Amino acid sequence: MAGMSGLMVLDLLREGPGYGYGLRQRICQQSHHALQWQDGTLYPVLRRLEDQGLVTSVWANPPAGRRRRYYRLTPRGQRTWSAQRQQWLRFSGAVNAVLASRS
Amino acid sequence: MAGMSGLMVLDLLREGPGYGYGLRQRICQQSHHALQWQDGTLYPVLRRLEDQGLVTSVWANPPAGRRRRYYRLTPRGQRTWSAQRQQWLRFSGAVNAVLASRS
DNA sequence: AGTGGATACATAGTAGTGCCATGTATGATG
DNA sequence: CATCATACATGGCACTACTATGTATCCACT
Repeated sequence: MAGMSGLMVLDLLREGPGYGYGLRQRICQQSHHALQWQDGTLYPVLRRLEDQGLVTSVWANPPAGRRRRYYRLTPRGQRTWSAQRQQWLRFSGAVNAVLASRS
Repeated sequence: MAGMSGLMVLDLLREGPGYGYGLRQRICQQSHHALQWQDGTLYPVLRRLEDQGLVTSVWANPPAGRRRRYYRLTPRGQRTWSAQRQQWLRFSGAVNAVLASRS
């Protein structure tokens, strides 16, 4: 059941490349502020995903503005996303089934 | 987001006292075999819950049959169950909201 | 010019959880 | 009497979430 942060990050990256700070904000927004990660929370996750070959990253050096490290989903990340998503749906469904057994 | 096993055990114990082996089977059944814990998985959970004062346990020495350790919910366990349940609903809802943002 | 706040990335360390392997013992069934 | 299901227990590993901490840059305002 582990790796929820990873799954959500993979999911966000399906839309296209993204960088740490932005991903964190999008998760906060899309969860309607139910998930409020600290600043430092996300980077270990991204590091882990890259170590596992699920994402790749490149530095972006824009002419103006802060430099950012953009992460992109790999084909393997795609497959992992699909598997973990299904796993999450099954797991959360199972938990809800247990909880629902007692109204 | 941690403590899912604990929450489910607390939930089962709301119906009344229960013992390890039986709880494990009920979780397996009520989750429609999606959650299949190993034999040894549950006892550390029960131990932890007891350390935290959420359950109490007594040995049952029946005239016939195996002896069992029955666990019972404490008032504090009640409150914790309520809080963790709500937390789970919020969390799983938030995750689903994030995942649903990309169909 | 300078102060503060938001942006942006990074690492180290800790505590907690889930899970497996392993061990022990008893009751039931054939 | 052998085998299987029942039943409890412990130790340990691996992994994850989270926090604290650090560094640096950009922007807005005064």
